Amino acid sequence: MERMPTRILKFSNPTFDMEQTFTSGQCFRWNAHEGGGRYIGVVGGSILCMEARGACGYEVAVYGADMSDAALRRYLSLDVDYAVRQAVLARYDAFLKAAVASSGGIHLLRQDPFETLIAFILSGNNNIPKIKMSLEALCERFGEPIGTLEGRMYYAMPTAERLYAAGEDALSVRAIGYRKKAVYAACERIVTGKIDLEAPLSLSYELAREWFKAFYGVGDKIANCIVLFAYGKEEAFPVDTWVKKLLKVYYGVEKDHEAFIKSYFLEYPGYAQQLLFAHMRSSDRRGGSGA
DNA sequence: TTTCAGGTGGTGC
DNA sequence: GCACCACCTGAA
Repeated sequence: MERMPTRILKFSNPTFDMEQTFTSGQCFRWNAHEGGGRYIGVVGGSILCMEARGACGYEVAVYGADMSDAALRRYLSLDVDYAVRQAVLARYDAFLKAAVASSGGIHLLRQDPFETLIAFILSGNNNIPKIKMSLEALCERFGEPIGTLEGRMYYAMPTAERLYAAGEDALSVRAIGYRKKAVYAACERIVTGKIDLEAPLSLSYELAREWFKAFYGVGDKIANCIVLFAYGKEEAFPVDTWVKKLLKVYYGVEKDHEAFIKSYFLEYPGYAQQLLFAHMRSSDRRGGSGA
């Protein structure tokens, strides 16, 4: 049975690239279909099916729960001026200039806080296919079914209450391993401690980052990812093994990463990090020198 | 078979 | 403070 979409949304945006954005590592519930010409993802209670239309236009079919045009624009940061960010960062140095050219189609998403918290707890000492595996398994087992699309059932992200009620042992989904403990601890803390995940919205970047580090299994790197990808705190510049590598190769920085970042990336640090990260990974795949 | 992967928390100094 | 190191597990 082929279902009718709840709504069709269209937008045109010269700085948004679907593939670059959904493969940038900030989200884990979008997947390529038909050789990358189409992406299907779950956002909240909706299944979104996105396809390019013309030069810089996209059409989004919404299934399941409705999604307003405003909600989609917020999720994709369509009203953020990335052209200005690109122009500013391209003037910094040759690496950022190249990164803007190769990966400038990335938009920072504004994702659900709880889903982002759990996804990045799963990301520790892990790789993207396995993160997606575990997250998807949690959704299939504990999330609300949204509907079937092209023969596949899609599930919403379960709530903290649901995961907490299931108990830690029940969270033993595929590839989760020892991260189960931290996932459960986060749910327990949120439910029993009545932790409000909206609270960091009104905190500064530094305070929001520390707020998340109070969760077991959330250190500096994961806290930075959460505040950047779910709260739009653009001062965040997550440092992982890839970023350490690029700071060394591009900038000759091997220690005191945080101090260098704070003194050098004065404008749009979060976006700069995403561009450099994507650029290094794409040069790496091409077997290039990285520059 | 071994090594590694978007790290973190615990331990020892 | 700071340098190690164990930790689940799937893929190469």
